[in-house]
Amino acid sequence: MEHRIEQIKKQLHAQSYKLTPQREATVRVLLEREEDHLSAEDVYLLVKEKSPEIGLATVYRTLELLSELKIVDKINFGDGVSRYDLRKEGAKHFHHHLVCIECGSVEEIVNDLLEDVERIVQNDWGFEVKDHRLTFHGICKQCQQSAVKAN
Amino acid sequence: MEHRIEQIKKQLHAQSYKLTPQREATVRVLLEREEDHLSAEDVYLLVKEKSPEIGLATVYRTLELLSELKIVDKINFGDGVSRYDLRKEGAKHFHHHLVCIECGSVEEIVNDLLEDVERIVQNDWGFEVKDHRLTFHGICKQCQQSAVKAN
DNA sequence: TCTTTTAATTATAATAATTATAAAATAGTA
DNA sequence: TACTATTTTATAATTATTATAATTAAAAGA
Ligand SMILES: [Zn+2]
Ligand SMILES: [Zn+2]
Ligand SMILES: [Zn+2]
Ligand SMILES: [Zn+2]
Repeated sequence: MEHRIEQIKKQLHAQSYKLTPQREATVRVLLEREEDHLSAEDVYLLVKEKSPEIGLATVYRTLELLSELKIVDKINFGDGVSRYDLRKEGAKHFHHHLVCIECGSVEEIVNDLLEDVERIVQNDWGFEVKDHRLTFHGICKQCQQSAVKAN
Repeated sequence: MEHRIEQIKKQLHAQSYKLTPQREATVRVLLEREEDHLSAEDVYLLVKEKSPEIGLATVYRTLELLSELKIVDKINFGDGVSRYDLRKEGAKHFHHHLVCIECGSVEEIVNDLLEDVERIVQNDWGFEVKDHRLTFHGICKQCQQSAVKAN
């Protein structure tokens, strides 16, 4: 944890941004809930528990800044809110998501499954890929099992 | 065009929905601008040109309905608005997108590049894939060429 | 250390996108 | 035709996000 905070501090300083207490509190929440996919509001409420004086706009600005620095990825699962997802330590690409249309759960795939596809896009379409967003919608393992039992 | 309207009419009737004049006008706009990625507001303004009496909420409701019936796919490129994309005739999966981070252009890939990946997700993660969203962010061909010239 | 400059935050207001509500209109059906 | 359910309209409300001006905090210079 402290190690990753330090790392992020360096990334900020490299662009001459400061790691203010508010920013640090925000980053800590993201680290503590790394598996989750929090909205700005979610993050705000969690940060507020420890640092009640923080403002919502600051959380928005911090998340925006972290997005620009590629420390977090902004993603939208189609429910009208942007969610902020910490990039895995050392990962050079954004991970993929499995969204269950039954229970709403979100699972992550950290393996890069798109290497071949990106090569094709590069070669056949002449498009220089810098980043990607891949989300599968379907039925998660648990819901499949529940469906079997119900029959 | 008329052929596809008829087809959509049937799809609506199959679920006992009506193809009202407002809905038809909305579908026509989507058909006329099939290559584009229109927001609800965009669609509203275009429909209004021909049917000035239509309301914005009706457009929203129609697009929502068409989404449920999988006639259009709702997508978000991260700019805060939902965009509505007519599914290609006969396509059983949603096509992919190339979004240029320089000029903002959006190119479409109708080939299914995810067959292998979906098989892996199915087998290794036990997730039953029903739909997907795949967007690449990068530099389009035109912007690459402009960059070369500029040097 | 004191002062100046710049960056960041707060509190608040504004904007933009989307959804909800009630009344009126429309369409299908007995 | 009369009845019933669906859909639309006009409008208001809600929700997410961004902008503004005043204040605070941090860094840089004297
Ligand atoms: Zn994730
Ligand atoms: Zn599930
Ligand atoms: Zn471009
Ligand atoms: Zn498209």
